[in-house]
Amino acid sequence: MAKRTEAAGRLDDAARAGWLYYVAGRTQDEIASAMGISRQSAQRLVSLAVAERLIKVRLDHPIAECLELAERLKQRFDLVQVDVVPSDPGSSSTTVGIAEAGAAEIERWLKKPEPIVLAVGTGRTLKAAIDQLPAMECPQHRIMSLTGNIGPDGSAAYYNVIFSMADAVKARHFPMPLPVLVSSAQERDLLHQQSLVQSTLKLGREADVAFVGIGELGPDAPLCEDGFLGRDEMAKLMDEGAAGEICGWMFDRDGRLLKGSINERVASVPLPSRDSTAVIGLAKGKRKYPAIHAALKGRMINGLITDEAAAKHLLST
Amino acid sequence: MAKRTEAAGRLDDAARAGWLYYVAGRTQDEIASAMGISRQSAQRLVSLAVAERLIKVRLDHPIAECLELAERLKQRFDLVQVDVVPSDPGSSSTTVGIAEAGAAEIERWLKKPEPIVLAVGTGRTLKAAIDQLPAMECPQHRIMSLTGNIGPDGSAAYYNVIFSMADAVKARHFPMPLPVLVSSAQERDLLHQQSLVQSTLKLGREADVAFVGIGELGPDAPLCEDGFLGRDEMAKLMDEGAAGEICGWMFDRDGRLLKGSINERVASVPLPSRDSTAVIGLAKGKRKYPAIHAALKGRMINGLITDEAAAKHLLST
DNA sequence: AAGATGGGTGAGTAAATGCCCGAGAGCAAG
DNA sequence: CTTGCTCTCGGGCATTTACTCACCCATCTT
Repeated sequence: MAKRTEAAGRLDDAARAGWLYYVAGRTQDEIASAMGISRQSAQRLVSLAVAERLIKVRLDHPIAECLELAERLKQRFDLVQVDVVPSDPGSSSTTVGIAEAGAAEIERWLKKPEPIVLAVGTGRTLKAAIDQLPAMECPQHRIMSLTGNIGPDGSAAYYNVIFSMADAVKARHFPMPLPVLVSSAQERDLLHQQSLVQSTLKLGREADVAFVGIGELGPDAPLCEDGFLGRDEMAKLMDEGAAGEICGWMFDRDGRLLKGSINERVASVPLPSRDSTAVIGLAKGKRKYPAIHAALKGRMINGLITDEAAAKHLLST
Repeated sequence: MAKRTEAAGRLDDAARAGWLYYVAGRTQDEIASAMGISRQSAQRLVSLAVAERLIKVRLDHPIAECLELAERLKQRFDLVQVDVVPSDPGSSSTTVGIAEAGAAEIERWLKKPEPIVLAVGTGRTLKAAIDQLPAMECPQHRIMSLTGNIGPDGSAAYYNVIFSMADAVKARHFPMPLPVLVSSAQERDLLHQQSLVQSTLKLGREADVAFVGIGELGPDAPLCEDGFLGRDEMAKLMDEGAAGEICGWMFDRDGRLLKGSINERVASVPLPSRDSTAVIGLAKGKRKYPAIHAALKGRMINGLITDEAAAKHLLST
């Protein structure tokens, strides 16, 4: 109890220091003397504010080249919404940049006064985007999870997105209290009969917008790393021509859902249709190129948030 | 035309550099080599991006608004120190929040190793702030009272602040062994001749910082409640245009000391000058808005500790 | 009670950043 | 072609920031 108050006080100080540093443009020395602490402490508070994501930076300028790439992607793949962020050549992160851009796009939707249903998938990229969301008050909207949020070991899944999102934006939320993969098609159908799941499934069909990560497949794919899929199953999938997945739905290099196979056992909500819903994929990174390309080719998504390098690659194919 | 494209290209580069710096977190050296320019050029682009407001930083924490308000108050009323604490809409207390903030500010001053002279006024708000002070050892400082600490009935005044403060922080203290109001200007002058009082008056002129409450006037004002001022005198004051008081000094709505009237009989130390002393007022609460505004307008104080609601009101006038 | 543990602090220092200034390119007028 | 002007660039340097290290103190463990 006392501990929490203490920690909150420290975060308060961190926020103060961060504000003085980034917004007011003071030096850490000035902050230190203003707050009556040593310069080192001020520095620590500033970096704490950054680490705790109290400080959010956004670039508010259309970079011509990114805009052009976005426009061409839109034309080429018949998309309604494309965001291309600059690439950072030196970084191998798969989230830096598109997380911020994704958060900005999500925020745009959430700012609408009329109630919407916003669907989210899961994955590291999406989680990073959610972490960039500012605190908001959106009681008018409903957000729902397209994928189960129970991990392979029964725990809440690592990159469970919907709870952190609901927490940040204060909207009603509808998780999928299921694993991502179940043991058989029969089990899935049975589980989907549950009334809780039924209402979430229904909501999925009503979604106005869906944000999904695009996952690559392969022996090093997150799905394997996190234990959702055995290496043998992954190998089998690859043999069947799988090129990527969205919310657990496996598709081949032309973006067609694989018949049978793992997909029989995916407990996720069916991807909303492009016709009624804005389905926006987030992905960047070389390893994901085939998956992104397939998803676009198969028209599984009609919106994309990616980076320059990926955009260039997609246009060059 | 060519010029505009050129300038736009430069902004593009600035945006790119700013993005790499703030979002991707690279150093200017890395940006420079990534973009094939010198580090200095990269630095220029980054600072251009900031100057052109391409980079938007925001603080995602409840106190962000308070800091923003504080900054605006500083600008608007030419103050050196402003602290805005969150308002508690449910509470009508006139001290909750600013007492803690006031104590924190006092503590900052007392922590200085070099000796200072700290002046205090009186009042419920200041008393509440003092009560929040931790025990300290400050033999190097001197604290003095700006106002008399003898009540209208000859007893020690209720909200006498200096003794409890001296008790808490173990500093040498210089009270004003006088009533707040005496019977005439002559009597005041006579009392001020006393050597004890003389030394306190002298100390007042040397004060490095003064903490004062800002009092509202009116039939229900504390000054009446506590019997310092009769209702008839208060009514007369109001007729003369009095809007508030600090340490007993009455001022009108423009923050000008009233000539004659009660002020002739105020035995307090003259308020230290803004030029040499940080004069920090503490006040919040709807009833005090006119008084605070007047004190700011008349430049009687150059520091303020208040709450969000009052800050907003002051900025809206 | 003694010792481990974890978070926080200040000193010191290396790295990164901001800024001034002289050099050189480009350009218009003479 | 020269002169004078502006503009931008990069070198050098002072300031500011990040990081490491030793240390302190409260809490927890054995």
